[in-house]
Amino acid sequence: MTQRTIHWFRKGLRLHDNPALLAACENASHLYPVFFLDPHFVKGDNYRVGVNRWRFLLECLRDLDCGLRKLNSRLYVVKGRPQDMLPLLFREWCVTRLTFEVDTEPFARHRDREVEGVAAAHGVEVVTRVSHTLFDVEKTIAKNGGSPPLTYQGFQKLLSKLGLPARPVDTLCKAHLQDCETPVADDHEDRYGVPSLADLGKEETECGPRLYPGGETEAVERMERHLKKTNWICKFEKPQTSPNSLEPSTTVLSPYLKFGCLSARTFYYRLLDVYRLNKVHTQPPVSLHGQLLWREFFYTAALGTSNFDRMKDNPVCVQVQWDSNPQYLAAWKQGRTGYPFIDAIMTQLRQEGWIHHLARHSVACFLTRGDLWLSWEEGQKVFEEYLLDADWSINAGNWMWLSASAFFHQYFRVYSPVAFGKKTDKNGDYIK
DNA sequence: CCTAATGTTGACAGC
DNA sequence: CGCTGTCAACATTAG
Repeated sequence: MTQRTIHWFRKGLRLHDNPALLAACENASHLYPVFFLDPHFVKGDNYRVGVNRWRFLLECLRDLDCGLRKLNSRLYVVKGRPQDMLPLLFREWCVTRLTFEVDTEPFARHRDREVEGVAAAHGVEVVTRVSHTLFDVEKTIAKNGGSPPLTYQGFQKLLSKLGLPARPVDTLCKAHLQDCETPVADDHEDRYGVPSLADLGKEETECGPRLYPGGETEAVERMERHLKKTNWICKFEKPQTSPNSLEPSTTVLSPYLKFGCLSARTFYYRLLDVYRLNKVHTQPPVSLHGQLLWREFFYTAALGTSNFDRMKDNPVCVQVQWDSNPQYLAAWKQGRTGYPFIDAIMTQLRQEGWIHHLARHSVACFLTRGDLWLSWEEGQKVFEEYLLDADWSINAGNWMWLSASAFFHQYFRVYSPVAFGKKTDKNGDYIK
């Protein structure tokens, strides 16, 4: 028991199925769970995070802190870039090991390379584990000869060679920490407490209704609630769910999967249990397993494609002369297009932070190839700001899909901004 | 080199 | 209500 370990939470804001966190406890004399509030996200000029998203993240952190308290530990929330702050913590706590979950996004990869350099300079061992995705995305791409599949069928064929995802690991519990100290200072709350929205300079009053509280506790409860509906699980077909029902017609587990409050592997295996008991069930791409595979599909495509979040220098993206029209863009963003279905969706997005997948299709098609002929990159930024589940790879991938820039090319299949909504809401209740 | 088939979930008329 | 063909003809890939 000689290792003095920092476990760095980034995504993966959970105690269940968190292999890097378990690795942090192995042979550890001391464990310090840390989250950095990176000014890149707090103040970022070219990176907008809406207030609903901030609230969701802070709730995730509070829930994580709560879970750690039950294990006689606390979450250390540190303000500053990890590259700058880790050396101070390494010295203060005499750290010998740093653990964290693998993150495949370009921003994270660049940051983590710098952090590895910082750790090496301080003689700190770095231990990483894959648990955000079902598979090790780098290995998936390697298995396909170095480039990612660009069709879902191709992706499924590739996955069939990989077998099942790795099973989830044990939830962190007191047994993992029995010989490990989890120091908490008297002034912990002041120095390292989870901040409030006001602490971050955000206005609580700007938040919408709290329909989807953040955190692992809420994530697991939400999953369990849906898993009980075995018939619903087995018959689930995404295209048959409604984009404009008054209550969500799908699980709304996406915000929790994005932050890693819920492990994709845990959800995958819990679904598999239900499927095995019922024998007859829907299949990918439309099934719930299929939805997790879509997530994996876009994570894989994003890691294997340069400049995945823009048109320029993106090898999979069709080059289009999009218009530039700030008035149209503002009207779309603010729900003032004059098309009630489109405007209702954009209003729900800004107020509630979640809209149905097909509602995203509708407004994305409208903004790009369908009606306004504006760049999908503009839409991507708006979703990034407002969606609680805004997930870099999936957001970029779906915007290219809907604008017929990549993956999907039948640009003449256009969603009607009037007729499409009518199919599932004849009275216009959603709009009203 | 060419052709034909293929691609998660369009709208609409007509049967 | 559910199915089929048409609309017009994309990018990509298998053969």
